[in-house]
Amino acid sequence: MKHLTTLSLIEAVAKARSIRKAAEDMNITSSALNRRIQRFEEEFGAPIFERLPRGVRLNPAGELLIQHIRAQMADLERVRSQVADLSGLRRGHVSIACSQAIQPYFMPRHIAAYRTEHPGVTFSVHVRDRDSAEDDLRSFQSDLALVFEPRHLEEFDVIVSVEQPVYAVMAVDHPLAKKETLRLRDCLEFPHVVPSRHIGIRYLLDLATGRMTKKLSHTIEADSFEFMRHYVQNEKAVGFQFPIGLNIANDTRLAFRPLPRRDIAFGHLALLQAKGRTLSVASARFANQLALALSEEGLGVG
Amino acid sequence: MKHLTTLSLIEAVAKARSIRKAAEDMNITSSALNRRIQRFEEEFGAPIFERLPRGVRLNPAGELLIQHIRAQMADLERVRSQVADLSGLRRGHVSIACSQAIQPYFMPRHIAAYRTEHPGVTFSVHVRDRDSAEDDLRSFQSDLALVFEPRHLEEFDVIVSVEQPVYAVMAVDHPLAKKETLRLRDCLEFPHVVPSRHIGIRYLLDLATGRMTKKLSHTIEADSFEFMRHYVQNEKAVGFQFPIGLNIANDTRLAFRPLPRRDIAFGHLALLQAKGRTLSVASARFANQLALALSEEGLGVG
DNA sequence: GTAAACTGCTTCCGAAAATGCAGCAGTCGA
DNA sequence: TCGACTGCTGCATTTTCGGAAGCAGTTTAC
Repeated sequence: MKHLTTLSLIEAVAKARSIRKAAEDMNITSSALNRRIQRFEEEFGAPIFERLPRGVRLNPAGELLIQHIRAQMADLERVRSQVADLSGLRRGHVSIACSQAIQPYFMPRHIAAYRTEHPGVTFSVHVRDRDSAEDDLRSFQSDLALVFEPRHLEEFDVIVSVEQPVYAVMAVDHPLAKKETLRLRDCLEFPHVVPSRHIGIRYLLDLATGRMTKKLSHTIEADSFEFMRHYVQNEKAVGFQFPIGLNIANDTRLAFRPLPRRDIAFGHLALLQAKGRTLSVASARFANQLALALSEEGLGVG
Repeated sequence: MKHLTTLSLIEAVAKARSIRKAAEDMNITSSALNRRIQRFEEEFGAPIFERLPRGVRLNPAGELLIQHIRAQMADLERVRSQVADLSGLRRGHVSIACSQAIQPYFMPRHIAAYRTEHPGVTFSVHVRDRDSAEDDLRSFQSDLALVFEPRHLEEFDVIVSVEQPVYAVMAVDHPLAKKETLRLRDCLEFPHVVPSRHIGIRYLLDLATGRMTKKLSHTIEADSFEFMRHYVQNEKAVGFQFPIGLNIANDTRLAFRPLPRRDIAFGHLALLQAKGRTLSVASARFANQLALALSEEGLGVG
């Protein structure tokens, strides 16, 4: 929108940390961009960028402003979505950040389901660890976040929150697969695939093993559950994952065993949005659908 | 600010309900204003005004938009106030809507106290009944509202809420002034000054007398407590007011007696702000001061 | 050490956009 | 029917904005 050009230019400069680079990105000359910023700072009453030898950087006033700019843009999008909604046509865009576990089965299924009802709605899905997902919400890059073990719950509005046990994952012919119920220490007897730091399930593993004599062996560390799923079919190793990230009912090559709560805490899966923000119609509806599905699946098998 | 001109023009048109009138108010020609609006509607993707024979009116999309516009402007003000704050100088503006009872003693005292510490801060005080005070908050015309018996508490953030008993107010030589404790029905035996509808205390009186055989006599109805205070000195009548609106300690011409809770409910005095909004530094600080004072004075004698 | 490669910023000039003026068609009330 | 109001539209003018080129300063590379 026209009246937001200066604001989006400022955002581009903040991101590029350079007026010239941002000018290229936005397809104008650096001189024009430079003057726009000077004009804005003048009528704003204070500089918003620090001028450094190698470029520019937001000063504290700029940090405050950029937050306002992002909020303003996101809110205008919300208004447009509501207007489109009341004129009958259901269109819009939903941007969601989610943990890795959500992305193979849960998210595709629900996006597809939603789109059969509202084909005009587009989606962007960002796989993020819990920290970057929260950053996405704060900067309005994502409307929603569905993450395990969020860190700063108080900074966001929690739409819904459910618990899931940690499952041990192994090949069907793995020795442990013979046992009906597994303990965490059983798993640690075998080689195991440990998720990287920043991944929610790793946090739970560290907590659980912190008070055990038997420790995690970090021989195989991976930031991809995809990798883990395939690895345990090659070596006789054990992996860990939440049921929502597994295809328990249909997977014939892998065995799955829930670990008891007294061994390792259940994972908290929360659907979040930026605090106090009004979501666009499409995002709000999709959030509802997810919330419903989550509270039904609950602890379930996924 | 430059990038908000179109938006404030739209707001002016919405308020004036006429493009030509708004153009005069904003010191441009109607043709220029007309084209600005057409251009905006085009890039917005939908008309925001209904064209009527006698002018224009916001359509539903426009209603959504104008709310966004007002929120943006208020939020930009907040940013500027925070920026001014971090550059050291404490300036800013506080706009507050309050019930009539607040305005003679409580509000002047606290504004004066605040301004001795922050002389750069300016104030605007709007005396409003509870409904219009809420409208003011919704349309961002006031940052804060301090009102008795607010109607739609759930639409706002309640910063603090205290209770106050209703006092009977009469001349010192009034027969009832001889009694140490008064009941509501005692007061109704005498002529009494009834506040107009829309005034919080009237709502409590109606509630209280609803279940009594003795009813209110509407011979003297006034929307001004100032009037009431003076009237009860002329005729031997009784008035009603909350202690916060009285100068109990120093007033030698009037007698004051609290009415018991079982006769008439205590008044709820609430300090409100628009839901989810971040107040400017000055407003937030002033709200803190009020909240502190209110929770200390509490039920007190004012 | 010096040259190249960056940076933000400024000047000049032409193009684009916004404005004001005058006038159009339509509606309403006296 | 007439005047007063409404929103809207060409046209000429003014204002603003953007692009090209160049300046001064700092960092990096050889």
